[in-house]
Amino acid sequence: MPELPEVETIARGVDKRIRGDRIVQVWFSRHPQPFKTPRARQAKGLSGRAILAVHRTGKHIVFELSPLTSAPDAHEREALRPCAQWIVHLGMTGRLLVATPESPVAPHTHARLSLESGLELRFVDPRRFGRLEFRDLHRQAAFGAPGDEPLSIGQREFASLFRGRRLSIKAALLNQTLLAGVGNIYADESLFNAGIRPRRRADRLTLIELERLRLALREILTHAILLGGSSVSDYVGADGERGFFQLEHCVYQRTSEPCRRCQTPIRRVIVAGRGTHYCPKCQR
DNA sequence: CATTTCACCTGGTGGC
DNA sequence: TGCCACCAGGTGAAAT
Repeated sequence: MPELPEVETIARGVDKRIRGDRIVQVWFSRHPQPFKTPRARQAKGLSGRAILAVHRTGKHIVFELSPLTSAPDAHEREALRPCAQWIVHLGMTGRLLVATPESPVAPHTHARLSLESGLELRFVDPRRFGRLEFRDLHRQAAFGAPGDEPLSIGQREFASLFRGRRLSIKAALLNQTLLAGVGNIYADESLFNAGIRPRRRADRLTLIELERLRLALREILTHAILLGGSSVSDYVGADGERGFFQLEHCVYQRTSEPCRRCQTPIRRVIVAGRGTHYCPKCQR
């Protein structure tokens, strides 16, 4: 399941390969679910625009797009101000691939963007939990994740996110309107790292515990980005390469295996409706 | 309003 | 070997 490090890895890979390229033709599947913006308006909006940059916000990949009539030269495109955005959320099983047009089209391909360079950007998503959205910045506000970025939030703001919240700390970490980008893997891993049980009420954590959690989150996410994310189930980057952070998981999907710190078997419970892994000895 | 539950999906798994 | 019930989980809507 792509979370912040996986989405960051993919956004960087896509940016590197197609920044400055131009969308010349768009094909979409007939399934309605992935299209947050109606298919026809989305296809019309994308066609003819240059891709100025690709970056991540929370778990979303944002394509900054040029105006429809723009400089023909790739150098001049860099200087253009974005006039539209294409926003991709990968859901559970979504993938963005940069391919050549003749390479076989995977099952469950929902979008194919033909580029001026001859390359093709594809969105593949078997479960169809992913979403594609188009924004015309003359008519709509630029995309902004509602929650704060866990990599840049400071000590005070982090602590204030959880004040007066009676839900579990795990549920709070998964809430994208508080923090943007944390999913099941990194919630479990950061709580282990900070020595906090997932079921603890968010508003009962001490300031010291909250700060341990913020630093654990920052460290784990940064390290995971460095390793190209966690390849569990079928996640791969834009070039089809796997990440390596799954090898460093301490609790996630390690049920009954010995804790890396104290050898106690890792426990699995359901918290906030999600499979949740923790060490009963290291986490209080 | 805050919080919890559920539906949406398909591929992989495990039981028989 | 083959079939099938079951489960994973990000998100948003519905329920509490």
